[in-house]
Amino acid sequence: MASAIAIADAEGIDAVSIRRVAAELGARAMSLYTHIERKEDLFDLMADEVNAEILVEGELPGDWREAISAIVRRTREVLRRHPWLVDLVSRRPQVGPNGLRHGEQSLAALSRLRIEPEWKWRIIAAVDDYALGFVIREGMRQEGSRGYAWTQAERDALMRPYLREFIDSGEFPNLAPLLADGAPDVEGGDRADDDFERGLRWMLDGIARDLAL
Amino acid sequence: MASAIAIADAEGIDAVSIRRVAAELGARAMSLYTHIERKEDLFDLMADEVNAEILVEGELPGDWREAISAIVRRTREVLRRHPWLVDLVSRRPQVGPNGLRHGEQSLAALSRLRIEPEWKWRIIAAVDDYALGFVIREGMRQEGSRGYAWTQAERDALMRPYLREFIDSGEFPNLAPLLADGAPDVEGGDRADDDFERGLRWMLDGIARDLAL
DNA sequence: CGGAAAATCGATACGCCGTACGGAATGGTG
DNA sequence: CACCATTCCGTACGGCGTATCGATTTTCCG
Repeated sequence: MASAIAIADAEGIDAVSIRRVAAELGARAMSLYTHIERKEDLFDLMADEVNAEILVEGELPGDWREAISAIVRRTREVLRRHPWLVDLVSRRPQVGPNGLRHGEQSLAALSRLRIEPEWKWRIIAAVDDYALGFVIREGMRQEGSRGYAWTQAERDALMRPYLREFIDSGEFPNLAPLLADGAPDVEGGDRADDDFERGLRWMLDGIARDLAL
Repeated sequence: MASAIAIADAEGIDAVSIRRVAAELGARAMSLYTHIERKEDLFDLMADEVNAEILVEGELPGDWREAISAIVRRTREVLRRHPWLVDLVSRRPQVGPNGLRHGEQSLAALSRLRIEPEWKWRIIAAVDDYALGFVIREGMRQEGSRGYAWTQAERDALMRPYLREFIDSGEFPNLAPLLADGAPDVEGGDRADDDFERGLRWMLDGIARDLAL
């Protein structure tokens, strides 16, 4: 199903249609249904294949914070490489083999900690929540709507007069200064890295303090 | 466009089609294109209408942590009431009037803090990232795939033999104990409340420590 | 190797979808 | 009343997921 992934990488998940994938393979549409039962199954296969990329190779760092940071950074990288994955991740739990392996690896990152397994899971959930939210909002920022390929400048030009109206209305005393010089929504690439690391550190700090780790 | 929202609430965002909404209104499909230009515009209108519900009425708590907690809790409530909103939120920035008002209110929650506006925005972004991720994973847990209405028990029954196979494989020493007694993915309703509050507290603690607030 | 059984393929068709287009109706303004 | 802009409506095009079914290929066993 590499063809399906290639299509999604290039044109987004909506471009992945049964007919399209079949054409890419030189087959007819209905032939795909010998391998899958519903289109959703195709998506599941795609997701699990890419979930394999999330697995961190080699030894995990011994320090638990470094270990889950490594995993979560890798998750972000993969989600940037395959932005359509967030559409699938947000639709259903990832319980394919590689999804489970990812869960296992996340737990392994905390294996040294002497706390109950439930708590390990809660830590992972909180960090994953943050990371998922960040990556979603990051992706949405950099491409606007997936599929509509406006450049940053074009969208900026369209948006500015619209935003100006609101700024001038005086209804947004706190927001206006931030909107004035380039929307804060659109920050450069390395800024995003800093933001990601900072939020992650905040979350981990809060966890460490609370659980005295 | 209340009809469109009603459809989405009841059957998910995919059930919202131009023809369907038109029928609900006793009109023909093409008549809708008098008011909107593309289907996306309809989604934008729906999103902004619901974004209004996110706004916290009355005075915000004076304490900044309480204030943004109140906003974020309300966000979660609304996203539970209108689960389809996450599909729209994750596709494009919310810059409608009510989306902006929400941003303004979030900043207002931090107005007492004597830090630079950029830092306020970073705090809000981190908290929103966490909240968005949590709500997405929460919604995905409780309904599986939106549209496919399996009961919890049915999905459980289907899943168990599949998971058992992996548990017995021995490849998942850390994960297996958690999967054994009811997947940790599926926690009850009040548990979810606790989880949400705990993660939020962790994030806010980390922020407060780092910025000495 | 021969033939039965199972898996795969192919074409066609149904009912959806978003929306381009062009004509008909409508309502407000001179 | 005539004019014109806005709104409405029917039709049509190309694309979608997939049910059905006959034809073909592949696999397996005696």
